[in-house]
Amino acid sequence: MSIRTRFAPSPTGYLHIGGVRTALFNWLLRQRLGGQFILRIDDTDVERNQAEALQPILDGFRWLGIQWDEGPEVGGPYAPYFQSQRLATYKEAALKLLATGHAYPDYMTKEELDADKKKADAAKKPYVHRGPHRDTPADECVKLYEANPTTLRFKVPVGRKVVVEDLVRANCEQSTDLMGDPVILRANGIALYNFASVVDDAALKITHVVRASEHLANTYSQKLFLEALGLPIPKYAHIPVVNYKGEKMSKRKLPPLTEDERQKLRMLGWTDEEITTSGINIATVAFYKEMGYLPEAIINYLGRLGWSLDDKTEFLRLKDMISHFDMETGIGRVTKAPGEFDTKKLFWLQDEYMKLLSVEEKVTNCIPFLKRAKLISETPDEATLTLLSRIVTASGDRLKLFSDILQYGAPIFKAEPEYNAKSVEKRLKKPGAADLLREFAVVLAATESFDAATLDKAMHEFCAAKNVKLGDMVHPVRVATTGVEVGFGLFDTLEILGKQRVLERIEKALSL
RNA sequence: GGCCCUAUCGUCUAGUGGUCUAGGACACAGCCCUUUCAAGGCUGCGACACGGGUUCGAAUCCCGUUAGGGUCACCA
Repeated sequence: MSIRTRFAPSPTGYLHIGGVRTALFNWLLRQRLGGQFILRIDDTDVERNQAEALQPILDGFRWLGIQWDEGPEVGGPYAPYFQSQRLATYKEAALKLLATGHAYPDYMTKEELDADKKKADAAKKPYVHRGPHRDTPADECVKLYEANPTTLRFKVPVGRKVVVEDLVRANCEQSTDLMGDPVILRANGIALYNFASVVDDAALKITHVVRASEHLANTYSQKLFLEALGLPIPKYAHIPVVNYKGEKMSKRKLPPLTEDERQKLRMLGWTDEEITTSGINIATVAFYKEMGYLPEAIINYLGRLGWSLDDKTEFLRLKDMISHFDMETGIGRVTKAPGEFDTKKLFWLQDEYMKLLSVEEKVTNCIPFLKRAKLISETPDEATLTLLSRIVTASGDRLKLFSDILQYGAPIFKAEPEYNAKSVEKRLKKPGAADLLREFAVVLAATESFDAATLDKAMHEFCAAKNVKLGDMVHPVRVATTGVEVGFGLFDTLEILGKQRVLERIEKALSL
């Protein structure tokens, strides 16, 4: 069996995380069953589209490893894949419906429409639009339209039920008496999404339309279009929307970035203005890329949101998902209710995937972040890379996002530590702390081999001799050498810093 | 508001009439380990929305109620 699925984003300037999930299910089905996954750009609303708004979407998919068989930049046998370049096709289809009596010109003005709606509202009746020329014979409609082109509406047949067979939610039906005649062609001759979409699905020979359930209500009229056009009806699968705080996750109503996240973005070279105007947030793929998430973690999380393999599998790589994602165990097991987007669970998966990486892999992924933060040069030398490798090793499981390297690497890559005022107050200004630190510096200066094990032993002995708790030394030394209270193992830190820098920093800290 | 869809722990889910005193995971809480932060180990908390049927038996089937979501554009 060979299938053709598609994802049809609008060029909005960013790739939405919910859209990725929809695309993923389309893509998985195609990978499992064979065929093509098509990327089609729905840009019929010329006023809202900008040319550069597509690139982030393409970049996002590439980063996530979701490749398309046909579409922008790769082309394909049904090109072009931009709806703005296929306008003539839609108009032709609309005119065909006009000629066959399935559509009619509608000269009602917006004001008249609004008035009718208001009247229906007042009467507490549903507004179902039926234009004056609904029953005008087809040939007259054509003449009217040719003489005076205007909006074209589809003539919804009355007294019928439209049944949509859905792969996720079985049969869904709607009475045509509740469906107003939808506009299929604007007065300017450009088709509306709802109409263009089915014309294209047919033209691109799409066999399975997998999309978010917000499109279910559109499907009834779309099925009517296809019937009137004499085109085949694809299989539909309406997957539940992704919710956030109980509502469809959209660019609005999302939490602001945390101060920690903003700080990371600043270190990566973002200005506050860019952070605000870019609209980067947890609904955008760009956010996860900037924070240094692993594509695998995002894919795994999204795949398990609204779908499960069995009663215990949480961990699924792309290849595992593909092997299980057929009609029955794949799309057939997708849940029907909306799913809440859980950033905590995504983060947990991220951690799990991070643990699987070797030090070398982590280093490779951390380098771009350090370069952008100017903590290392564009062409780091061998010594820098070795140092980075030691930092990554010492950081271990603490490195959950690649951007975390900024936090762990800064105290070491920067010439001077940035002393946190609170930490200095708490750990260095404590009575007796300075004296102990001064004495311990002497011990350090005398230490022959400056490695973690030796330093560990030295500090333990020092504490025993002075009759103080280990913590009474660890904290001041950490703050003195790194400026902050949080970091990976202290003795690893000292070893990586080296004797000279450690002593210099302690001296500097004592002068604060 | 009309229409459509949906309804198992806070969240993601398993469950398709008896194997369910409902399983797993995240989150959360406590304890242990520990130089901070992580990680790890152990323990705990916690759900079949409600009401009627059908049935020997219902989380599972039917009906109603309630709640949530989606949609009602010359947006996509």
